[in-house]
Amino acid sequence: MRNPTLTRELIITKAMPLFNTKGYTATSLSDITKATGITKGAIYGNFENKDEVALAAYEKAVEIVLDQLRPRIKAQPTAPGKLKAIVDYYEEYVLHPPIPGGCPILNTSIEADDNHPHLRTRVVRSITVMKDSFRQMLQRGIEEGQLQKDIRTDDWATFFYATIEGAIMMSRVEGDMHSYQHIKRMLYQMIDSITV
Amino acid sequence: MRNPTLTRELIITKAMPLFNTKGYTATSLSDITKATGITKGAIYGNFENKDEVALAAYEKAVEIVLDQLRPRIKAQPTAPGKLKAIVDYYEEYVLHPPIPGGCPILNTSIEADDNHPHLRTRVVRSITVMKDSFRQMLQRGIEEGQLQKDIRTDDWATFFYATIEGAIMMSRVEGDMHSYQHIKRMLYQMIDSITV
DNA sequence: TAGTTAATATACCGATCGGTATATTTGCAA
DNA sequence: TTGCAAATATACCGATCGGTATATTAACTA
Repeated sequence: MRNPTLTRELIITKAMPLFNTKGYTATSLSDITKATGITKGAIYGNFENKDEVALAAYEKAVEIVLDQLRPRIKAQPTAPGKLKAIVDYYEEYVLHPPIPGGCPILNTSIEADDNHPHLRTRVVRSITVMKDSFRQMLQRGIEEGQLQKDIRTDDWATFFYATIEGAIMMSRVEGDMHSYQHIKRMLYQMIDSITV
Repeated sequence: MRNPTLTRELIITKAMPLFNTKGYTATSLSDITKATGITKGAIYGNFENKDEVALAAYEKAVEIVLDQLRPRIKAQPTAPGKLKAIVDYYEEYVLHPPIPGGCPILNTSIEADDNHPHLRTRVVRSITVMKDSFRQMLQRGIEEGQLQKDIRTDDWATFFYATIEGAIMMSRVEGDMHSYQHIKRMLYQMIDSITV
């Protein structure tokens, strides 16, 4: 290969699903060499250490999710439609996630919160990005007369995201979609209840 | 010591916070021997393997949480009061959890879903217990005329628990209570909205 | 109090961990 | 075509992993 950019890309791409399914600690360098067909020398030629690989893989994973989510949001003209599109996206997401292992933000959050400050910082940033984008979506919905004026957009955005992540956790561990369906019905109803 | 029951208890008690903060894979037997002051011989004399210790620690952790939660629910006479008591309990819980590391159900769920079938089974059971108890609580609230008749108790219970777990995840990784406060406000409002 | 047995401690196993030092190979420039 | 530098492979490091076999110790019985 002899193309450091491609090599880097390969390592990130192959390591990403490993970190997302097994977690940071449980994913070993030999897991990565097996998955990539590349040796430890190449990994340490392109990354400082395992931590750097994990960080890059995390960023890539979040980017992939956002790249899938954004067009679906844009496709909906109104705020209520956008919110429902998000609920729908994560519905398929649970059993058919773009990255094996489920939501990287959720997974990394749990493993990083007490033990991996670098990863933790990235996760917090991702969550902020998600909440902010939801909040803006709600705000615009109000300004455009699609949503009721009296809703607290920051409360709503935070709540909305927390509920979806909780739903993902629950349905993934249960291995079926029943819980997600219950929660989806609740969220749809709530969205309708603030729709003008 | 020479009391196998106490030894077992000691191992579980000391291993529990380790598993809950570091996770199953990242917690080593030497972590446990250090924490207990007990040797590997004693651990393997009382448990089949590391997995058995983790399972016992998980069960203990969930039991501790339930033992704290139950009296607070009972202390409230009505369903809306009980629901708010749960929200309040998990509020203190986030930064001052009875077991270091946060919610064992949430933590174990994320680590176990793809990789540890035994733990996964226990987690699913715990979640079922939680949802069922919430559902019964809502049902009784309806029967006693405290809650509106038309709510879907299974939707509500599932949703309620998912939101709280999502809120815990978020606030713990962020390291402050802002997100939880937002979500608490939303949940209170929702509880009020179904209260007769 | 001696002997027995169960509980715990110690010592060791091969495998694997993250990381590094060095050897080899590849692609490019001259 | 040769020589050089960058990229990758190989070989090795000490530490630690989960687990086991054996030695020691403590408690109880006779």
